[in-house]
Amino acid sequence: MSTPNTDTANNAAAPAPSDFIREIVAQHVAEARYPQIHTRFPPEPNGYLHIGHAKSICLNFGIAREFGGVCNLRMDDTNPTKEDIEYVESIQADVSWLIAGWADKHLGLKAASEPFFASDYFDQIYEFAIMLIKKGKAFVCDMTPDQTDDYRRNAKESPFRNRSVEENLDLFTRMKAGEFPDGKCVLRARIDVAAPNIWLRDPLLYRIRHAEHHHTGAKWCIYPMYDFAHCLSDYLEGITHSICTLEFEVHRPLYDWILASLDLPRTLPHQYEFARLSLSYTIMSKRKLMELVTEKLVTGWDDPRLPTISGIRRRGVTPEALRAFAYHIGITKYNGVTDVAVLEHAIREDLNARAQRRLAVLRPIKVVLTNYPEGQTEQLSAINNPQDEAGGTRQIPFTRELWIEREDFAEVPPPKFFRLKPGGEVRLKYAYIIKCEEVVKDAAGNITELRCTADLDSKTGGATSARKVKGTIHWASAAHAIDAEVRLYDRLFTEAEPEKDGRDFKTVLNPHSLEVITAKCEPSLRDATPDARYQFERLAYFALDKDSAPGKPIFNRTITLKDAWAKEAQKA
RNA sequence: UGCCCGAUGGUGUAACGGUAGCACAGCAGACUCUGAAUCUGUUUGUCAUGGUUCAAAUCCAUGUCGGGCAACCA
Repeated sequence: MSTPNTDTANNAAAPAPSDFIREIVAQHVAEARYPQIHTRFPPEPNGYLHIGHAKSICLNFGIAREFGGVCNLRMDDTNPTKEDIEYVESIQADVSWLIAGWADKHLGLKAASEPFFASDYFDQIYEFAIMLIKKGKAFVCDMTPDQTDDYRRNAKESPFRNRSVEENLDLFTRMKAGEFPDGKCVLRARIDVAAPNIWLRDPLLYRIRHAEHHHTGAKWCIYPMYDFAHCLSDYLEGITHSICTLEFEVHRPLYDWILASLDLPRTLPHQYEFARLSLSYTIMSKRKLMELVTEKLVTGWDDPRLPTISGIRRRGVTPEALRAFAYHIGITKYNGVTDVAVLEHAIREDLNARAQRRLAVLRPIKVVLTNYPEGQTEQLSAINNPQDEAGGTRQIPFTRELWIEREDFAEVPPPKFFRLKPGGEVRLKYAYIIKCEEVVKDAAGNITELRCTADLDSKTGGATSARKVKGTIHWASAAHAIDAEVRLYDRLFTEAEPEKDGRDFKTVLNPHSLEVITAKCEPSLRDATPDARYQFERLAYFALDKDSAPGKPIFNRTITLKDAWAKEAQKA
């Protein structure tokens, strides 16, 4: 079984998530309001998806999955100047990675592996605009952006508001034909310039943009605004529940007005809003993430320190862990900051169940067992995963000269130090109990080697193997260990709220967010695979990085193990 | 300033007029050939003031605080 039973997001027996939106949907299902529940996930392809999008994906696809519905993946691509095909492709990859084996049966696509595009509806949206004009509900306005702004602020009618239908039709047609330069005029809804809600004060529907579009090419020089395109795209796709974040709450009356004004024959979609995700020690704005990427403060959109889905994936987090996280944080209308510890817990819980245990020494110090025969190699049996009885065992070579972790030895041990110290004993995992007899130093006083003796009967399974020693440490045979590059990642920011009180997030970047070292690993790690997850015992979880080459493994530290000793040591 | 939304332990969330619960974090202990995992115990909470009611976290009013919107972005 590769699916751990701790995966609440994946476990059919686990209680289904419940929140105010799902309650509404359940109510609609109970009263059979719609033939089928239909949601959508509509990212704009102007950047990479991040963990906040993951929350939305889990919500929208989760609802489709739980209520036997469909969730469309739709590119909300109405602004050609900011969007790019690179983002379309990354979004597709991230979504399919996150929902694979979970909700992929509920993914609505235009065609095989083809997502929906709002830009595919430009013809229809244009026709809807014509309809609005004919109903006297839209007009072409020639005011400048500044004027428009001023008039809307002061609830004044545009001087062009009462143009005739014929004139509006003519002007709008010529806008489409490319007769006007960018900014010359716009199409506006004719609603109520004095409405308390700004979005009802004759909002813009179309603007002129002589720009190549990544999906429609040079076909258009006018593009619909979000508010006009989004509700109509939802309608055209038969969406029933259009779920978005809180900042669109004030747009809802406009969403409803447009659909109602068109006298559309089919059932109309409705918009529901929830709070976007904020995570401590993290920034979530696409614009700011892009800043980190373009200024090379990180290595790319998939830098494992970033909260992007691709970064999280590269770091070694599984989709199950991300879904479990989304399940645990819930859905509300309250704008809070989720403790990143909740994410970390979800990751550890998932990895604990699935990771292969391995012995690797990150910061080595040499140990020589003076009473162990030179040239002898023993193969010792080690358990692959104590959480999984079917995980089996492997062999690890043991010899007279070993590497142990520098942190596992203290010449002057602090209180409650259970590890190796002069004259003290410690167990080498799966091997012998050893005793430190001598500390060898170089001229500068640095420790270069520990000379120890082994209790040769204390091997796991041996005569004195039941002897109790307080500490057990990991190790690697010096003659057999393989070198591996290990990338130790830490939080990107030193402050829980990087932008608190308007501070520039780049002033609180963690200078130690990445440390690259060479580790001494047990030889089986030579055969590490990209899909596997590893726990270097007593240290952390790791996954193979895509930069690895045959014979040159590179491991990313996904997350450390909890470390009670680090806390204890800090108290001193 | 106008309009909209929100407020439950440190953090996130549940309780749908009837015993304030869960998770994470914290603390203490047990166990341990991973100071992990697991197990046990435990600290901490309904923004304020009125009102309705036998009974209010829940309904109403006012206030306070927080967030959002006021782009030819989404």
